This record gives sequence, structure tokens and C-alpha cells, in this order.
Amino acid sequence: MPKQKTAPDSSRRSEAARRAILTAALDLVGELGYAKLSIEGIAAAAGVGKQTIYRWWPSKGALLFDALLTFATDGQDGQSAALPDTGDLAADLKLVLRATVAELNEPRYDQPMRALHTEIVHDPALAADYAERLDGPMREIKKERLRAAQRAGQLAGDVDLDVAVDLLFGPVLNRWLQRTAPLTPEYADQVVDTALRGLRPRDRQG
Amino acid sequence: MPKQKTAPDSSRRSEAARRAILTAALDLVGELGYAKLSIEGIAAAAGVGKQTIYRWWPSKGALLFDALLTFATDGQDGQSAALPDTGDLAADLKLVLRATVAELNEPRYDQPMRALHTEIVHDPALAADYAERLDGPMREIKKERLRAAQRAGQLAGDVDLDVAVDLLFGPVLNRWLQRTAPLTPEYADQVVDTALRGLRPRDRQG
Amino acid sequence: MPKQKTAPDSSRRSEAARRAILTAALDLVGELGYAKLSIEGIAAAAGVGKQTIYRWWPSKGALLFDALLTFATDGQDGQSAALPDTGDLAADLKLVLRATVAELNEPRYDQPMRALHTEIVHDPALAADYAERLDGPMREIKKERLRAAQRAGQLAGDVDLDVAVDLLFGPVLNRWLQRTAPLTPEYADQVVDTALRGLRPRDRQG
Amino acid sequence: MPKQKTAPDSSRRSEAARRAILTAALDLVGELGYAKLSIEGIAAAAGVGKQTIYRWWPSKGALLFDALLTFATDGQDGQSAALPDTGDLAADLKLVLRATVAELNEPRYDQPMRALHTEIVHDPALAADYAERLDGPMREIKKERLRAAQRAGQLAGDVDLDVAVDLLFGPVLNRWLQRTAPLTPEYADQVVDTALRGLRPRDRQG
DNA sequence: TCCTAATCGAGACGGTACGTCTCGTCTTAGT
DNA sequence: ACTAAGACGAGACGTACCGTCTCGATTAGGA
Repeated sequence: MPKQKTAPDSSRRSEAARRAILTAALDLVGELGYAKLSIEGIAAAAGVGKQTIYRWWPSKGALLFDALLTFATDGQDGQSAALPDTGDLAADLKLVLRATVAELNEPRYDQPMRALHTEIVHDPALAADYAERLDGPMREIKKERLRAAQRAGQLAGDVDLDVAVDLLFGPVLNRWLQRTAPLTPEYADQVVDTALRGLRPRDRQG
Repeated sequence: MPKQKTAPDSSRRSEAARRAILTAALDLVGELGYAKLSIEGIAAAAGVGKQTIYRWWPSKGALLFDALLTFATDGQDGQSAALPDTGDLAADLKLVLRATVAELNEPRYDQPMRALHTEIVHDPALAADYAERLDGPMREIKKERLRAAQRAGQLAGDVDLDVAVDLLFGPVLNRWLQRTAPLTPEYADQVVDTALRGLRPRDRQG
Repeated sequence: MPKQKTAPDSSRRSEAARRAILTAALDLVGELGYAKLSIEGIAAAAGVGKQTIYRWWPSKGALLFDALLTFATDGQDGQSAALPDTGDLAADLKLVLRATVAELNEPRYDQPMRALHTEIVHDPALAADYAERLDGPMREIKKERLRAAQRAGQLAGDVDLDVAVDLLFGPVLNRWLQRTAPLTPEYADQVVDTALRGLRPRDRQG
Repeated sequence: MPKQKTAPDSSRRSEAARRAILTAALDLVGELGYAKLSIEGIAAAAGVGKQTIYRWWPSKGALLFDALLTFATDGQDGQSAALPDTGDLAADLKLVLRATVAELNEPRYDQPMRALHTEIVHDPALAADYAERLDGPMREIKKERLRAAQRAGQLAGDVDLDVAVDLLFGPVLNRWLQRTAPLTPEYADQVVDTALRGLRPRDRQG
């Protein structure tokens, strides 16, 4: 069987170069914005040859994603992460959604995440990677909290949890991406309240 | 008063060139995808000098937006547009959301809209323009239908209509942009049902 | 008939850029030598975009040749040039060959000419161009002087003038290119004397 | 005395690798031409690590030279080589010069020799090596034949033999390198005849 | 016979330059 | 004044090689 292109041997990979590249990528995207981010610039800032980037990452988006994964998930253990559960679903969700809002408003995260989302929009392969490695685990954590709420009788048992997660987080992410209106903690509260209560009047009998 | 930069005189503008450019832009973005779309290519495809593009549009995103506005809103009258109102809110919303899903899945719209969203993500000026000229009017139409539902007692009176719109359309738009899962008509129905009913159990009295 | 690649329109060509590029090329090849001469470097030194070079010259060799032609032939009229004719063929040839030796030893000409010859060795198209535009005219001038010598009875009438030119100038050029031995004015004299007299003994009858 | 750089120990040298490299170099230069010849390519074609090349040869030119020396001088004994001596100097020289022409026109030799000459033009160290190991011995063989001719009274006694060799072989080598005109056996004959007879008329007595 | 040190293949690394592409500006003719 | 055309300075793209630098894995002699 003839080998296709001799894939790089990751055992020989330089960890120093890898970290320098990821750091430089995050620094530069925060500094210059996504539009002015170039592989050339990242290589120069990291003190690395361009080929070293092209060797290990298939696209600028994949590099950015890797950078985000590496440094954003730096502190936490990975699997041990869970949403708070004080017994009060509405309060817990507001806390989480407000934290999300705060993070999205944080300049340090804003630019890289916009960049990543831009790439995802146009690159199905990267989207799949994102869904598997970032969105998937996060979504599972959220669904876990909602499952607990179902067990506690605070959430309807027949609700599709994926839809529930989308209902809660979709509006916030959307407003952030589209900038249709400022993204405030109050908005997060509103979304939680409205999503939990539903749009239909409660005093009517169905 | 000395003129600053001799602003282009739109009275002399060539309508033929304008339409050729907008058409070429939509064609090319559908053909090549956003990443390979270039001003240079649009000019060549439209049989137009590059300067003619730079003279009339401030950015590639603005051009794309213009193209979308010009051709997407082609058939409809503009103000007369309204959401259907059969008296059955859930059914009407499902109809609209399914139509949205269908449009987003339509290849002819998919690429240009992704491109526009990408630009919006990074260009606040364009985002404002988008909010004012496209999202705003559409949102108003949706809110009008919801207001009617409030009058008919099918929607809680104290619900913020903007949040309601976000709750209904945000998840769909999000799933489209992020490709976390396939975007189906059934999902549209689920979102409507869940948003209307709310996440909380209905059989509890409080 | 579809146009192939839309050849550049030389009427719009920037003369300033052209001269800056040719000057920079000659300067740099003299400064760094041929091996370290790069298009990138020439463009930077000339304050010019790389594309402007690639647009007008098919290869580094063609550019160098152009530079040499432009500046080496700067002073002289072009057609009026002729070799000296004092009536003494040997003296005239020695003068010319000594001048050739001096020029080849001149650092200002040495590097660019070596570079050009290197390119010619590997690029038949450039070789043809060289033969037509530089070697051809020069050879004609030399042959003209030899024709005059034939008329004056100082040169055998049945000698092929091209071979005669090669016999006189070939050894000098060769020694320069191959560095087999130092290239001195005395060597020029020796070549002229030997070529004129021939290798065979003169006092023998056969 | 501390060793400077740990010079390679040639006793441990792999003869298989050496021959594979030299063979690959000659093959590739004939196949791709000199411009596209790369150390990387030679190493790959030879199935050899790049370092093995860099360890044993100081430059691409030295490698090429080595390759030429190894395979071009393969059949012949080395010292026993001598030019033919039938007693007829002109005939002998024509034979040799025609053989030279044939070799230079041989595709198998053309490319590598051009490559070597290119390197020599720019690399004085290689030029010295070439002069000592290839040009020198060959020139000595040629001069030996000319000396015999002098003894036989077929060559003027006061002619500088180096100049004589240059006069005979320079024109041919030059026409080959510069491609000013096709290199034919007839040209070789003409050069020999003209060089032997001289350019001056023979019927004049002085 | 084992030891050990140099050579081997392989290929990652920091770099430089390549030739192409597009950017946004500027210039030239032609309506 | 606008247009089509396209040259220009600028600079990023992704590729190809450069020459240096580890890596194990042979592969010789010298002990």
C-alpha cells in the first residue's frame, strides 16, 4: 500500500514550538482582530518557520480552535466540570448565562471566539471538530444539569433537552454574533425567565 | 466650503454596472464560497472596473448585503409584508419557522447569507446597517404577529417581544450557523412548541 | 479569438519603475553576487512590488540581460560603433582584446556578466535573445574590422570570419569563465599573435 | 588538542550511500536540469538522509564534480590516457575535437557539464579544484601531443602550448556554453584548420 | 564477543525566497 | 464625471529547499 503524503510524525513534534504558536495566535487575534490575522504574522511572533504551522494545522481556523481549547480549558479538569446545582434551576441558569454573557463581552475572548465562529460558518470539517470537541462536551454538561432539574420536578419531563439548551443559549450567542442589541446580564435573566415560563399565558387553562 | 474628497455623484451612476456587480457578487459567492470571493473576481465577472466597485461600496460585506437586499426582497412589496395570522399562533409560527429553515437549507441562499453573517461578526458598521435595514424590519413584522397573539390572549401579556422573537428564531439561526446538528422542519416545530409551553412543568400550580 | 492571458499593455508601463528595477538589479548583483540575488531583494531595493517585476520580465536572467543592455550600451550610439582601424590589424586587435580583458576584470562588470552567462548556459530562450541582441551586433562589428583587414590583404581571404572571431575572443572569454588561469593583457597579446600567425611553423614549406 | 568539529571518519563511510548519491545526482541533473536540482531531491532519490550528503560534500557543485569525475573517468585508467598520434597533427586534432563536440552534444553529458560549469563560474574554490583535478590533467595530455608535434616539426617551436590549447578548444567550449550557433563536427574541423594555418595570408612573405 | 562511537535513514526545525493572488489606489482613454 | 481597463506598491498565501538539529537503528572496528 503506497503511502499518500507521509503524514508528519507527531512523536518528533516540538512542544515548545506548538505552545509558542498557540500563544502567538491568541495574542495576535486579540491584538489585531481576525481580519488582520495572518499565518505569516503568527509564525513571526512565535519565532517559528511557517512550515511548522502548515505541517501541523490544516487551516487557520483549526489553529485558532486548538489555541482556544488549549488555553480556555487550561484550568479545568475536563470531565469533572459541572454546572452549579443549588436546587433552584432558574437561579443556577441565570448564573451560568450571566457568566456566558460576561465571557463573551470580555475583550480577551471576544475576538478569538468571533474568529472561530467565522471559520466554523464556512468550514464544515472544522464545524464537526468544534461540535465534537467543544460544543458537545459543554452541551452534555448543560443537559446534565437539566436532567437533574427534571428529576427534581423543575423541568417538564417530555422536553427535548437539546432543544432546551438551544432555547436558553441560542438567543445569547446569536445576539453576540449579530450585535443586534447590546448583550447584558439582564438580557440573560430575561431569556431564562421567558424560556422557563414559556410564551403562552399561564393563567389560561391550556 | 471646499469639498473634502469629491463624494461620488449618484445621479451619474450607471445602473447597468450596479446590477451587473450585484448579480456577479451573488453568483460568485454561490459558486466559489465566501473564502474565495474577491473584489477582483467580481469586477471581472461583471465586466466592470475595480474602481467602480470601490467607488460605490465601502466594503465587500456592504456589497454583499446590498446584493442580498436587492434580490432577496425582489418579489415582495416591502411594507405590505406580514406574517400569516390564521388565529392559531403555534401553527403560524411553525409555518414561518419551517419556511426559514427551508430558505437556510436552500443552496442559493446558504452561501451568501453565511458570507454576510461572517462580515457582520467582524464589522460593527455593517452590523448596524444590517440591524437597521434587514433584521429590524423583519423583527418588527414578527413582533407585530406576536402582538396580535397577545391581543388574542394566546401570548402572555408581560413577555418582552424581542426576547420572544429571539427565543423562537435564535435557536434555528444558531444551529444553521454552527452546524451542530442538521436543520430540519421537525426541529422548527419542536422549538415553537417548547418556546410556547416553556421548560417548566405545566401541571404544577406555581 | 479568446485572448490567452491578456499580455501586459506596455503603453501604460511606468518608466520610473523600470529604471529603478534595472538599477537595483545591477547594484545588487555587484554587491551580493549572483547566488544571493533574489527577485524579492531587487523589488525591495527598487521600492517596487514583486508583481511589477514578474509582469515585465520572464526570468531573472532576462532582467539581468536587460539591465546590462540598458546601462552597458548607455553611452554609445548603437550602430555607429566600430572597432579601431589604424591599418595595423595586430595592434588594433590587441587593443580591443586588452579592453575586453580589462572590462572582464572590472568588478563592476564581472559579477553581472558571470550571472548572465550562467543563465544563458541553462536557458536556451535567453541564449537566443543574447545571441540576437548582444553577441550578434558585437560579432558583426568585429567581423567588419576583419573584412577590412581582408581587403587590405592582412587577413587570409578564405578564412571564415565567424571562426576567426571565435579564435580571437573564445580563449579570453573561456579563461574568464573557467578561471583556469589569471586573465592578463599579456595573454590577450599572445592570443592575437598566435591566432594571426597560426600554430604551424612558418619557415617550413608545407 | 581539542578537535574542532569532529571531522568525519572516512573509514566508516558507507560506499553504498556514496554511489547512490552520485548516481542520483547525475540522473536527476539530466532529468530535471540544473535549476531544479536540489539536495533534498538527490537525498530522496538516493534513499539517503540529507545529512549524509552534507557530511561528505561541501557544496552541490562539489558533489556534481565528484559525480562527473567518478563516472566519466570510469572506463579509463587515469594516467595511461593519451591523445592519438598518427603523425598527422591536423587529423589527430580533428579527431579529438570532433569527439569533444560529440560528447558535448550527448544529452547524457550536456546537462551535468553545464551544471558544473555554472558552479565553477561562481565558486572560485570549485574552480581551483576543477583546474587541478580535471582541466589540468586533460590539458597536460593535450600539451603532450602538441609537444610531440613540435618535436616532429609540425608545430612552431615558439608557440605557448597553453595558448595553443586554448585556441583549439576554447572556441568549441564557448560555442557550446553560449549556444551562439549549433556545435557541429564541421566547426571542429574549421577551428583546427584555421588555428593551424593562422589568420594571416600565407602567400605573403612577411 | 561484546562495547561503543560514528554513520546511517528519517524528518522536524527556523528560515528565505519563490511565483501567485488580491488588496485598495492611481492613471489613462473613451464615452 | 463617470466608465472599463489595468499598472502600481504592498504584502499574505502556501510550497520548496536550505542547512542544522535531533532521533533511534545499524554497523563497524578496538577491547
